[in-house]
Amino acid sequence: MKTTTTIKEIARIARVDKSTVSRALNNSPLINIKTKKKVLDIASELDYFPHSLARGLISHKSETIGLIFPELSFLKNPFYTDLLRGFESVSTSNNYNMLITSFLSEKDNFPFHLIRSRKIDGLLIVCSPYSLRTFPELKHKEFPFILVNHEAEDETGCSVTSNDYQGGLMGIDHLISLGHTRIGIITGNLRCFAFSQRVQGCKTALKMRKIPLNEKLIQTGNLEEGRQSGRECMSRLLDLPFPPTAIFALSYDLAMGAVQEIKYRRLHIPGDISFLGYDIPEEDLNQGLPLSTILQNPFQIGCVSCHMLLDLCRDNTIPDNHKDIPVELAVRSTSSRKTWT
Amino acid sequence: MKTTTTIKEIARIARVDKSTVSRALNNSPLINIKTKKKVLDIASELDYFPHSLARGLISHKSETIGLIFPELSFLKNPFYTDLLRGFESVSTSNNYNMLITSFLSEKDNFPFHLIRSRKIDGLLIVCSPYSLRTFPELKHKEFPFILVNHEAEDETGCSVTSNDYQGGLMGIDHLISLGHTRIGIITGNLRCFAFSQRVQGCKTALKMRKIPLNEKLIQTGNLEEGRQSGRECMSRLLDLPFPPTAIFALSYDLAMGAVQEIKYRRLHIPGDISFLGYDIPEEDLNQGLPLSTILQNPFQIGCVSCHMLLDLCRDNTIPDNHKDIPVELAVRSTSSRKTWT
DNA sequence: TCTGTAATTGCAAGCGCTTGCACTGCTTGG
DNA sequence: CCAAGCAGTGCAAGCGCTTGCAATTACAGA
Repeated sequence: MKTTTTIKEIARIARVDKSTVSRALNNSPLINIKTKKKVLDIASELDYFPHSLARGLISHKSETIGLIFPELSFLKNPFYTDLLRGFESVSTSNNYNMLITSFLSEKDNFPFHLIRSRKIDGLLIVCSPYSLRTFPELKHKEFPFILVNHEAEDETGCSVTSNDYQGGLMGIDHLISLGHTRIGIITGNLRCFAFSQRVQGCKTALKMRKIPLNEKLIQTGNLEEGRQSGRECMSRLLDLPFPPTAIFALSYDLAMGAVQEIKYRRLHIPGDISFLGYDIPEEDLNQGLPLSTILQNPFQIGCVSCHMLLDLCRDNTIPDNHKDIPVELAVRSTSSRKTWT
Repeated sequence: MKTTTTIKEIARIARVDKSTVSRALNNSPLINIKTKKKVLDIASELDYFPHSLARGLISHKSETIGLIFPELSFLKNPFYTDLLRGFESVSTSNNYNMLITSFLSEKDNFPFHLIRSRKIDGLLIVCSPYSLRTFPELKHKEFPFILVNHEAEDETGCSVTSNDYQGGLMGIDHLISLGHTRIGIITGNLRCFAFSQRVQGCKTALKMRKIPLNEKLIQTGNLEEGRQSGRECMSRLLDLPFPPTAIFALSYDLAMGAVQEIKYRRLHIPGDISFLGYDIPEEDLNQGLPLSTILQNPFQIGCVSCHMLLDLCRDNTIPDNHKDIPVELAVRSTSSRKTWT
């Protein structure tokens, strides 16, 4: 790399002081318009570019935010990629850069070194597997961070999640509006805040339509076991004396497993049973059977989170804010009006 | 954030000069072991952490590398996620951080600002859609960068790719060893270096086994059109007067399309036709039909690339080096010995 | 013409750290 | 007993930039 041009060099050539150059470069009002032009001309002539480290040393800003994922392989999941795209969209339009890490790459489980070495101005914590109570440091130092899609509900601080409650509500409502009253619900562990919210929403929807709640129709699977668990839940539902006429599976993997089991039993969707999933991407053709689904909006979650963070970074007010991003219902080909009993 | 402790503060308490503190912190030999211990004790007492910007300003290093992807949604593809994991693995174990961007987020199509503002010490350019000839700046400044999985072959500079030639060779060799001699090859555009290399490898394998080359058995699809293009290629192959007994599809999407067409025609894999794919992940069950495949090793590509880059960053020697990462053959259930004619 | 004020500019300190050089003792060999 | 040598330390400059303050200039009104 050639010797880079500095403001000192520009100052020498323009026959002014460094400080004047600095003011010209930073749109300071304390400068004559003509001097400014002269300086800027020389700067662009010399192909000047400011040194972010030197600036940051003074401004106490690195213009960089940190992202932390549970592990980077999460990004295989389109949900997280879209989240990331949301971060990118907002951060780049604000001239911020993104440092990416995962809890896996941190020996001490948290990227304190990034914070303390002043490499980042704020942190987007995606779906942290740890309760932040574990890290009192985060609170004591008033460091800006946002919990994105955080699992626990016990936190203070800013957070952004999908409106899971609404998701449950809309899903059940849709199935009821198709005439279903015996609706099987397949959920993940209710200690996970998202699932408990979704189920909450489901229950509210049932209550509003005056459909009595049958706890046997709610099966709890285990996300760790993936699709297999979904299959088992589905199996239990189908073995009920009065099996449901519609299924609402509250996660991608659970839905996939459930569909497998339904096919395995040679039942037809939506002929024999209506099906509504959660987070089933459009591209996922599922063997020519596009599943109706509740869709989150990860891109928007990302945008909103990043916006909040940058606001925090700028004026450091921590309003203990939470935002819910609305979900939507995508009716595809697996939910249909109930025509039988 | 509380007022951070600096070496000045430590110096005051230890009753030594800042420079002595600095030497203690940096394992300088120019310091008495007892003084060093005293200083370090105080430092850890005060929970000192060095300011990376201040250090970087002097050392001209940010201890950060940049990653640039064509667009971040590439990460949905497990190949790129694994690549990223490779980057992460090596960079974190070397105490480097990763700035992530995409060509999409760069107005000028290249993150020169990251380079010029000194935010990064080196750059991993993933699968750049642009020929680097477009960016003479990259050459003039001697900035460390590595082309990872680059598409064009016309470049100087360091690069790391899969051994595509070997991939083609191994694939065909495998199918021949199963007794096949009429092997259909479905490739992407040959102007893409990777595909041309794979096909090169295929041809060499045929030649080595003295099987005459039939150009009609090589169908070129269009990656932009995804699976549909694979289907069409497959269709053309099956319509041949003497259709192939085995298929080698050189990309994931092409393979998926080809399989669709085969199923559509009610042909059986591997009963009627053997099938070998490229880059088909393990998890991809493909409706209970685990496809045999050539597998690249993106994690390793990532590791090697990052290693090369860090080497460059450290001693700035640019050896115009290229590395090929070996592929492997995963025999699953779709390639079988030819038992018919 | 003189003073007050506002508009520009330069000076210098300093952000937190590293490092070449000079200086202090103290240990040696002669 | 003295000078040379050396380990250990402090001094000060400086990385590239910003910014409070003082200094300068220009120009108004009186």
